Amino acid sequence: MINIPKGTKDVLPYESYKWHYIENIVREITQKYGFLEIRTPTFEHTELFLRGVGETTDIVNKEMYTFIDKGNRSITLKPEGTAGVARSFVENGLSENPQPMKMYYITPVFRYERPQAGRLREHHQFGVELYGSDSPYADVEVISVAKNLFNALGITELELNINSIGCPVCRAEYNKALKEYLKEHIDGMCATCKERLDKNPLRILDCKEERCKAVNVNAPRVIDYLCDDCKQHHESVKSILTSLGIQFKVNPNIVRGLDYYTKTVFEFVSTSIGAQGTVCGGGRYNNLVKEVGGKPTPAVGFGMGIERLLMVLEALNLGVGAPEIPSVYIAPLSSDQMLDAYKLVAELRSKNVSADTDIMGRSLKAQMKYAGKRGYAYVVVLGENEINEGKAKIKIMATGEEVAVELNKLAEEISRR
RNA sequence: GUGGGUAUAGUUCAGGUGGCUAGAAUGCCAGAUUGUGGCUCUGGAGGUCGUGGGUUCAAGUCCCACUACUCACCCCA
Repeated sequence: MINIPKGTKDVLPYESYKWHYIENIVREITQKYGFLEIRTPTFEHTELFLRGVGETTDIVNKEMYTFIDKGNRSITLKPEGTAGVARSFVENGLSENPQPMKMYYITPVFRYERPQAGRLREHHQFGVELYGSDSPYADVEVISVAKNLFNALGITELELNINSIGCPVCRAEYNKALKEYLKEHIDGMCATCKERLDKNPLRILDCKEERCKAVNVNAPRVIDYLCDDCKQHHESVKSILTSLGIQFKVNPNIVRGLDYYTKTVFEFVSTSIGAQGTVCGGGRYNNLVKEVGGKPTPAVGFGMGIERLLMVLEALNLGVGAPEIPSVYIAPLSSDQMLDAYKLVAELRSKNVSADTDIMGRSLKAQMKYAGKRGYAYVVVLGENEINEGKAKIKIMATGEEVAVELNKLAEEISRR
């Protein structure tokens, strides 16, 4: 037997409705906010992610699905959603559309990692991108989409953490201070942190090792080194959120693992789905568009893991919609009525009534069992008498009661109920 | 890349100290005097016991290796 590749998942026929439930709510909310869907390819030139995501990041260093295609091009399956959107924005001159550009996507993303609870090699992200505004209101707009989505799904337990990692100017200043501090304490820290000291000291703050945590407690914090512009931006974001009643916690240790972030970074975290609790992560990335070859354009956005979102819904026992079942089942009494039943079903379908019939050649009893198990709301038995008289009975499965109906009015009768 | 746990029907699991054709529940299919589901009853299909070695008269059961799954680290959605 050939089995499924490691870290991937099938969405099976009896659970796909849960995905539809989430996707429908996503489209409802983005529509309300005026975001338009953008669809970019599943793979891009590797170069895009090297430039966009950053060469020192773990994602680029060890987690990308990269291969050489038959034309000798280096191709990579997208490890996140933002870089492709930035590429498309530049390539299609979207900066010449009315600004801001508000876009969203739902896409598979691929990372070569060891799978565990809440972590797959292929997972799906819903993401939002807002291009063209450097205002703190844009940050809030984006956070608000996520917040609203959670509300619509009935999720209230997620904690919003926010931080600011500054712009290149103040970050350089801060990096210097941080490095100096860390150099004095590096001997007591773990091996990976020692390596990170030169390449990306910011990441050290995120280390989970006890001895490193101990050092980090007293480390200089980015927030204290923000330049006036970044500081003001951060303060504004916080005060607007507060005014809107969106609760948050400032967490000086959140440092996103992608290099393109500037100023605001945030995440929504769950405590009920295991170690991988980040359901939504995002922030501002004012340098990304320039980095991939466009003119400098401020941008904010987030990515949200749909599988993790489903895990939260399940853990909290929240509704996830219902299986989609046709409403009426036409049961031919014997194989003599199969064609008539099939014609009737065709007519119902053409009149926008979802209908089904026997294609197994089964006994009436077996058909009734099947209809009961699948959950059809109505069953109509079609025998010789019904066909000759043009009349039948609609059996209401939930109660067992039967109501008479003329066959040529069946569609109207079903849609009326 | 590093650690821990687990591997027996489609699914969830039983199978002390090795011993006759490997079980249950559930699901699936069929039937219970031939025009009606959900309850009940009967029957049926379905397993190279993860794979490969080894010990033994005999291995699902003991030993070794491999693989897969899983949780955690790392990192992230």
